[in-house]
Amino acid sequence: MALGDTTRLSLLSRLCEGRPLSISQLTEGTRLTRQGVTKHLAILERAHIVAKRRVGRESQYSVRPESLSEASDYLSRASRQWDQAIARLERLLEE
Amino acid sequence: MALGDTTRLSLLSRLCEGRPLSISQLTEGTRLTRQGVTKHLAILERAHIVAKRRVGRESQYSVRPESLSEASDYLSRASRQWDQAIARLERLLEE
DNA sequence: CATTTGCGCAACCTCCTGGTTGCGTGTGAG
DNA sequence: CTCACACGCAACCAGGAGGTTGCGCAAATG
Repeated sequence: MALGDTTRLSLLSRLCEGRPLSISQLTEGTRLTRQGVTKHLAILERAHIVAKRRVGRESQYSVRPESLSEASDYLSRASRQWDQAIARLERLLEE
Repeated sequence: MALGDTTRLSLLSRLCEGRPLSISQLTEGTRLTRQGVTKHLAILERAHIVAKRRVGRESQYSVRPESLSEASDYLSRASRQWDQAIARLERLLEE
């Protein structure tokens, strides 16, 4: 679950401000290493939540707005799984 | 999260049939070792979802009905966390 | 040109979860 | 008494997540 991590959610929120940011820029403001941030960005990219674009020597990341609805779907599916666990439990309770 | 595991939920459902079951009885029907089941039961016991009672050479486990509502609360809190993640995401979408 | 900056890659580390194996002990059955 | 069964304890293992370190390379800077 790419969005189950608060670090990634906060990186995503930085990107949601609009302008693309490089890895180093995204690293500022976190207590992580550049490599740590890189890994999280790779995960977000694999999930098609974020896009990478090489500009000169920088890797600029930007959010893919069209993907946010998918992300939202993903999260609500996750939420629904818990709802189902509750439902199962409540069925058990009735028996 | 004691109930976030499908193995534990299925053990719990076995116990919800009513009669107390020993570890060996609970192990039948799973593809796990007795020790694996024992660990899961210990987790359920620590979470006060299940009660252990030594009867002769057996350890009989039974579900604590009064705890199931707490368990349900717990699960809905988990579900709510995902809902909050969705909400956060949707706020970001608006900005 | 030399130096700095921004990266990518790979190895490594720690912690947690789910799971197994080995062994010792108490209990019940014959 | 003897033996098999049910269990507890502890050590161990594999995999994945989150993170860091070390190194090398390409682009910008002066």
